[in-house]
Amino acid sequence: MSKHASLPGFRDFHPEEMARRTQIMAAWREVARRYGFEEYDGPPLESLELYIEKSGPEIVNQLFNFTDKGGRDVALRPEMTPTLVRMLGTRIKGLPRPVRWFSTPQLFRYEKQQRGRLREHFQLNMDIIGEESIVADADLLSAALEVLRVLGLTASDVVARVSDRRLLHAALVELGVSEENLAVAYNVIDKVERDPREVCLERLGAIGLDRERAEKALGLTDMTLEQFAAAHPGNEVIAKVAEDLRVYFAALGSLGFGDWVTFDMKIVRGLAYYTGVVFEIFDRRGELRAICGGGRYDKLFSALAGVDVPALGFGFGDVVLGELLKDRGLAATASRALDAMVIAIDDASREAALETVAALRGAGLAVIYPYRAGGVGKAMKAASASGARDTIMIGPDETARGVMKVKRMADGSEREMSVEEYLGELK
RNA sequence: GUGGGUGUAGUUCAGUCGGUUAGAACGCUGGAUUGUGGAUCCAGAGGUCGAGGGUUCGAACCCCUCCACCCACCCCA
Repeated sequence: MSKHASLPGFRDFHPEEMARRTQIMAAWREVARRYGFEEYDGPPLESLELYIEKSGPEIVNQLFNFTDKGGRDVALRPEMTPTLVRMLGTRIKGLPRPVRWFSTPQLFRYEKQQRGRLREHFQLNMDIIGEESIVADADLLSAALEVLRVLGLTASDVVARVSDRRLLHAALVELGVSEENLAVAYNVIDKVERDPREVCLERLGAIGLDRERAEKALGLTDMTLEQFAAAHPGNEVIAKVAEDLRVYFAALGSLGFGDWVTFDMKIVRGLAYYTGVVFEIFDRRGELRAICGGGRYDKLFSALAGVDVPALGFGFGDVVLGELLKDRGLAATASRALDAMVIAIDDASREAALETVAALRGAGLAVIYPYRAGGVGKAMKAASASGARDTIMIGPDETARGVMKVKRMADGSEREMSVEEYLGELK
């Protein structure tokens, strides 16, 4: 045990954990590439003001912040969106739209840690800026789901629950909720699965909904899209959004994710700035926190950068996803893939063995060899433990004939061949 | 930040009523095996019993404080 443990909520990545991190990062990148997104990044340390401006002064409680030696109030970035808005805000006008950018930043938050929730994590951010079509919303969610599919998960493992802020807003307004009470109503709907029904009704009562209307509001949360639309005849906003969502779900079906998505009014998301589609992806067993969440935030650029462009995006963290992969036996464990271990049978063969190692490495193979002389049995044991595909033995007999003995560890078969023949066979 | 639970070897755990030198399995190292791995057998290393203080003739065990992790809140970028 080291004298210095890692800080709470911060991770050491031993090879096993690093393999999983690399696996996740590779899936993120592959999907971002296939979906035509460009990569960007910003500084991990930003001015505290950047986050206060977007989220309000309460956010400071959840930030890793301090005053630097120049007297500046700074914070480790807790999210990527403010950085994205800054970077794009001044340039969006000169770029062909829509802009599709992704990043995989390490983000920080000062919070008590729990499973799936640390003080540091990596997060895939994918954003589409300058596009108002609902099809973009569908494409974005399909990208998040594609990541899960690439990693071996299926529609029976995970589900994306989708709602739309405009629907909830319109329905609550129709029930008589005033603008200043909307946040409370959103919060009640968001927690309807966790809080007892009576508590929900009480909270709705506190913002002026009588029993009948409160019951009605809670009743919305279990409706399908069509039930919801049918329950609000004559409401033009709801009719329009419902039509949008039909297009949205149809697009997801065509993109191959029909079984992965479901309409669910209970999805609200905490952030105030969402203006349209919102979604969260969960494991179907409900054992973990949300895997990924996002939505449309059409007003954020105008509020923060003074540029009126629609935008949508999601954040997809590595922690919950890693837990899910482990639980389903899909997590990568191999931290390296060795092609061969080369064993010198005796001291006289050492030189030839090292030359062979150099030749193989030079040809691009991953090769190791025992540093200390010892019995062949011991070397073989080490080769087996190393996970190398082949063990290559070089002794007086082989050297005399200009060959090496190659043993395929998986089946134990042995063959003699030259370095050239070996390399040629692997092509 | 609030409340509850749990802390013993690298890992998973046992440890009786407070009683001598804290154990097991797996893993690791060495050997059986000086031209052939996985199995088996033998041996070995590895512990501030989370930390500090207290009670006691004596504490892994009881008490207090702190720390860490887990769970639920708060919050969720």
